[in-house]
Amino acid sequence: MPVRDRRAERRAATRAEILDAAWELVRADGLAALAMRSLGARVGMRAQSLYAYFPAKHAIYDAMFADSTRQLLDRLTNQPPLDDPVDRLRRLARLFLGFCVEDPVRYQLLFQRTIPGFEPGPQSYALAVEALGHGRRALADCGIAGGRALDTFTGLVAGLAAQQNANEPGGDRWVRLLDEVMDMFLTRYPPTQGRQQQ
Amino acid sequence: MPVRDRRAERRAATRAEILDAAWELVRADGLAALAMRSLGARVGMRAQSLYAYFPAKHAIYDAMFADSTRQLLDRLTNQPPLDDPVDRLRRLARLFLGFCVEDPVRYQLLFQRTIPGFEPGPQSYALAVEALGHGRRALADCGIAGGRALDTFTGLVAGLAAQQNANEPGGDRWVRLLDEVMDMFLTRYPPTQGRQQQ
DNA sequence: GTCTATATCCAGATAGAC
DNA sequence: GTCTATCTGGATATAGAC
Repeated sequence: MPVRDRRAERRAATRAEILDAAWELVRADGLAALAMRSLGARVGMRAQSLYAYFPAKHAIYDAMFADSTRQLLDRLTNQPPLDDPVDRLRRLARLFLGFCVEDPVRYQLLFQRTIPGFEPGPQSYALAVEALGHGRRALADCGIAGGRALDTFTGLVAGLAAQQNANEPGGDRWVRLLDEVMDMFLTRYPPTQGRQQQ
Repeated sequence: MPVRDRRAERRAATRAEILDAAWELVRADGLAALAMRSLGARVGMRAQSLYAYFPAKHAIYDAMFADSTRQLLDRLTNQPPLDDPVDRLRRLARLFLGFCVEDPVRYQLLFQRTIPGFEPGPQSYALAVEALGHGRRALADCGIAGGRALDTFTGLVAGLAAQQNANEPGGDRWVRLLDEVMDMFLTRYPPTQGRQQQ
């Protein structure tokens, strides 16, 4: 039997094409405005034919959620090594904030629960937990321990993202405050490892 | 002619009743899940009859938005006087954060733009601008000037609200970090008026 | 296997009778 | 003011062509 499954390949390609089209629609009209009819139209299908690829509309959201989390994890993982843990922490914060603000709709899907009835599936959720682990480890590498420090760190960084996306999507009015906010954080939670240790 | 317009009074009462019912529904099922049919049913009407009181569903959202902003303004205004401006700033932050987390759905309506096609009307928006003015004045009273300080302040406080509502609605995991975050802020932007001046 | 055609059900919204 | 009737359109399921 043949090694390649051409049928499965074509199917996967079509699925990917549908997801791409979904992202385009959602960026243009808003996350909640995704409609099976227009999605089908964009890939040259009737709405009903989409159900051959996704069992329901929520399954499309779920696939988009998983895609996004994988993008974030890839970005967190594929970084050149950096010796100083405080530099790594600052880079992580910049990376995460950049990821959040470069696509407000993706941010809404990942971090705000605004689609009625949509909850990411367990495997999607596991990816999100893994992303949070990167933050925990980056703090631990700096010698900053404790859940309180982690909550404060996530609160500050995600807070800038929330303000930026809510009040000036696409801009940098809050993004450019990041260095200063990180200074505040590191003054309050002084690292015991790395360059800025006291 | 009579001084009281009983017709207008009854109409206003019905409008208020509809809005109350809308809040109940929205708190139970989510902001985006508000449906004219169920809203009508809850006040003993058919969905179509609601259009005698609100020209469209968005008009209901808009009235809810205006209601919420008025609640916030009332709360900001009706505070006992406090001599120290830094105390006033801290109280303002506590007040605002409490307002945001005590009703996550109201928070979503006011501060996240997640309903496709909904924008608050100009008079609703003006109320929101007025609320921001309270923050600006509270900072100015402390001798903390500049838009950068205001953006940082709002970013920090609203950031805690965003994290709290997104990750643990109804809880206090991020709310209880407020004092600490305010300490960070006041260390970075030292007040020149009031108790904590340096 | 994947498409088209069709049907059901639930939205928001409008027209017009009373 | 509230109703009935009706329109448009979206999600979803199924039957059947090929």
